[in-house]
Amino acid sequence: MTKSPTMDDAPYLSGLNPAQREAVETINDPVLVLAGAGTGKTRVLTTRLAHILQTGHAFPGEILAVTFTNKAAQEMKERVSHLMGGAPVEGWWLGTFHALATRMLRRHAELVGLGSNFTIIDPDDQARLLKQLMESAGIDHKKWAPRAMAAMIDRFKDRGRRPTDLSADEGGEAAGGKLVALYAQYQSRLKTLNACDFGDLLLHMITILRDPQNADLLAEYRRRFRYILVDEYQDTNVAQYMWLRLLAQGNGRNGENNICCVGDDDQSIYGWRGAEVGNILKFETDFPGAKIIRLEENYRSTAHILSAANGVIGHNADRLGKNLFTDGDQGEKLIVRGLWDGEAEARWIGEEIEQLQHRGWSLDRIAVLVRAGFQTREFEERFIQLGLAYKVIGGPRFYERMEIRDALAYLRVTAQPVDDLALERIINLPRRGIGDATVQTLYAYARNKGISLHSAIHELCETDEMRPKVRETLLRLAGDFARWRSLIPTMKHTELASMILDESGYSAMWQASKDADAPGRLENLKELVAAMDEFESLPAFLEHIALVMESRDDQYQASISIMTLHGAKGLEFDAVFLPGWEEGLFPSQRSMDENGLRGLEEERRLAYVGITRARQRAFISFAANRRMYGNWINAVPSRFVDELPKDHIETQSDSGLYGAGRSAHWDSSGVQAAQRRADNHDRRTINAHGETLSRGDRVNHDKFGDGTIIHIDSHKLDIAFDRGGKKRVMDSFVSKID
DNA sequence: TACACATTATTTTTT
DNA sequence: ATAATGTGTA
Repeated sequence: MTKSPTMDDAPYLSGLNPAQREAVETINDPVLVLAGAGTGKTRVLTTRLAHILQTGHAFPGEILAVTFTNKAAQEMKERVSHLMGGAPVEGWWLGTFHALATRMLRRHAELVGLGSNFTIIDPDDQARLLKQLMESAGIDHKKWAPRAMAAMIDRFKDRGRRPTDLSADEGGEAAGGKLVALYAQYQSRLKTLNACDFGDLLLHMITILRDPQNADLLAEYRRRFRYILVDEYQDTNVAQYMWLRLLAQGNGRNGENNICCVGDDDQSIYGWRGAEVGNILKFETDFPGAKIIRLEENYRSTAHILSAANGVIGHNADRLGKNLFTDGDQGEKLIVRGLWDGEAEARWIGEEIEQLQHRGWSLDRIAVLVRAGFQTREFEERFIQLGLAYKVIGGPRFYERMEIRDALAYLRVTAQPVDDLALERIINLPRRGIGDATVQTLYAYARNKGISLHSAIHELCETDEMRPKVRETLLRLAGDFARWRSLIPTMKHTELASMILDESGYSAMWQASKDADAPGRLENLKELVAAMDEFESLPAFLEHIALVMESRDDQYQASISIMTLHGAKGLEFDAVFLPGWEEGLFPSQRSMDENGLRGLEEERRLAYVGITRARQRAFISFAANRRMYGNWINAVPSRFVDELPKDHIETQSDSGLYGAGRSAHWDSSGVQAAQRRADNHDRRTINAHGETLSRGDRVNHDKFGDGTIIHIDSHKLDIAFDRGGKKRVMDSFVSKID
């Protein structure tokens, strides 16, 4: 029999290795793909989708594809379209757990007592709401930080547990032993506000789909989604698992469970957020007859990098175990270097990057991956000095800026009058004479009657409860919002937004401000309005920003990426710098304190993720001294440094800083030598006018007048000015007095 | 009510 | 060290 021009020859299948091919072609029944770092996971995922569509097993509308981040969803969309010949694939449900759950929940919100136009509140609102509730319940919010309470409630939600599923003592000591009660109040308050937090999006959907009364609904979804695909399965939490499980029971045409989960237990790094590695470890039990396919051939990294990564992760006990291998080159050994302090570390990394650059490497190929966000600062400062272009990924985001959040609050109240949290934010912004006292009165009334702030304003303004002036202001504000709201159907939403910002006086507030960053904020407000243009309506825009907290990054320039290890998951670079490998920082003390061995193993997986991001070069460094909370601490090299297999690393040390591990201790004379060098380094600087400046020199500054240099820190000078005290200035702004 | 000053925690990681 | 909070005074 001659082969028909079928799938065997389909171009998209060529070039897959046997394991990959099996993962693509096994489309019915549960499949777990254990995909090690760099083994072509995304390729398998997208090819599998294309395969299901091309072979006519399903229409796009019958596919549910879940990703962990919005970026991954976007990438999958593009790549599948590409495989399908370039035409965009329409009609499938592709997105993050939260985005997909939101989409479902909007259809059935009334089943959990919400309106389909519910608001999605962010962690900031969440904490403020909890703080209010704690105040009225007499819980000390200084002892029990609202944010910490929010985190505990989130953990309940991650496990699919509602207040009614908990016994009162399950909150432990938290919130004075009242955590579960607080959780219950919080949920009821959210319902009044017609709002959900992130966790609710899934939790409510589980509640709905589990309810026997909605059995037909569940059956409909099962019929609808014939194929379910899940990326980053190792990072799913119990609630997400339950949602998937509900949808995947007998969803196939012949009643089979068609779910394909892709993940890597060695890259599970979100345990602190409720992710359950257990989900991936017990997949076989949960989905009987599941096929497990391992992808172990790595196409990304050199053999040295791979061996180093394997060596580190090999110290973890709790893993399914994989054996990554490569056909590729040995490449160069990893560089491991100890330095005097964080600044020296940043200096060294800057030099290495410049060298790579001289060898023709584009900065795009290079990343600095840190453990925690605050570590980025040192590198930013250094890169600015060197004139190296960089971008901090995942740093403070556009939609988190104060002025943007204020503006959004106006838009939210306009779209949704019962959005108390938004209203509270701007009720006296710009200042209109409604102070804390008034807000408290309103809240007390609202809570007592179980109504929204918005309704409370209307009711209280009927009475003489408030002073005439306040009453007038409140009524005018409420009137403004009513008017803006009435314009939603007819006016273009971008125009409406500008109008609201103008008429509310919010723009004027910044125009009048003498604050140095006021012009920047006005710029951002304009950008916000411009960004709205891409959306159909005000609600569509508000939903987008609730779920996608990032703004599109325009302005492409080759630049170094600086980001956290978590942010780097799923990415790869030719050269990767991994600074700050010190005990307490990485592995993080907190992680070990709170979760013991489990925490440590998660940290180690983070190290594994970091190393495996590198294609060609990896540079690991640690400092002997680091500034923490404003004072200096002596740092010990991370245990992970010791765990790097010696054959695959090249240990470099500043003279005097011996060894790459605790086994080879810092020798004290060397430390002193380094101290002397550091002192020398910081003893003088040459400013832009070519003057050599030393400690003790008398200098003049245009703005601050005359003073004496008391400390030199690279090009930054600490100067005691004769008038105005101690200031830190750049050396180019002073001149020497002879 | 608003601002100046003092005190305090904060540094994981994010949909 | 810094930012965000809370306290006291105008």
